[in-house]
Amino acid sequence: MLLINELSKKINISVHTIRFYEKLNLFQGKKDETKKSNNYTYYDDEVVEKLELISAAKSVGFTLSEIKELIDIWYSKQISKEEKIRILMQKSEAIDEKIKQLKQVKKQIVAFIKEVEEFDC
Amino acid sequence: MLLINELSKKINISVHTIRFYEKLNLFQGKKDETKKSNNYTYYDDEVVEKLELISAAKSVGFTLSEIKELIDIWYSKQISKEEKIRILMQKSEAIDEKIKQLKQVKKQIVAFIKEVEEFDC
DNA sequence: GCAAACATTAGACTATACTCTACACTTTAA
DNA sequence: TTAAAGTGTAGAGTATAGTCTAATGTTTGC
Repeated sequence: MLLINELSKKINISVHTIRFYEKLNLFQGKKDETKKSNNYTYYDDEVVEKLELISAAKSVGFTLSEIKELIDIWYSKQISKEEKIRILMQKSEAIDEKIKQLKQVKKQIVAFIKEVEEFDC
Repeated sequence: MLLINELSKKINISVHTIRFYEKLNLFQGKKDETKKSNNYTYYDDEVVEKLELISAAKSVGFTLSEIKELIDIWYSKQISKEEKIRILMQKSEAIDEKIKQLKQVKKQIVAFIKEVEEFDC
């Protein structure tokens, strides 16, 4: 169980940003009920996992609300099996589309590198 | 050569957004010098190509300023061969990193779909 | 036992990327 | 010939995702 500062260092996301995400209910830290002198929040491995998913998904263009939808399904017990699979399939297709687009952009860049190397001398 | 409304329909980006991108110098339309009654702007195939690159790159998490950097190199005659290659290589590596992260996220989702299918019944 | 480092809350501020409104002028189709 | 649709400029407004400050309280190490 980590305090926010330790969590921040571990995953390389600022304390401010972690708090911002927590307010959006992307995850929830836990209070230590046995301690009464403070109300510091502790974060477990599930939070670390979620934040790593958030980082990865964000860097490839998913919005926080799309990520929230995914996380909510991931951990929800209220949603039917069929609904879960439906939304997960959608996300999976969105990823395939993104990979396709990335490969397209990369192809263009690689072709352009070759062009620059061969001519322009 | 297309007017802005035709361009908008062709590439499925709003007229407002096209104007916004044009102001950021992501591309430039051309005025018809022979016409004096109006100063409508016309857009050629190069603009269409650039807008398609912008769409693809944006959907995979590149910012407009990163995309601008790429386009500027693509079409600039002021930048040295070495500098062009250096920046293009950087972009190419950024894309590889994004593909890696997408595959990671997808792997997690696929594993989770299997899990939902097998249990939770 | 006290300074430095850390935690909490609330709210203000910023950057990016649109998105919309207003107003004046032009083109087009009935 | 006139109404609808399109074009131009300028500037205001909005959504998303942070980022920072201030004020107050807590913990830790010398």
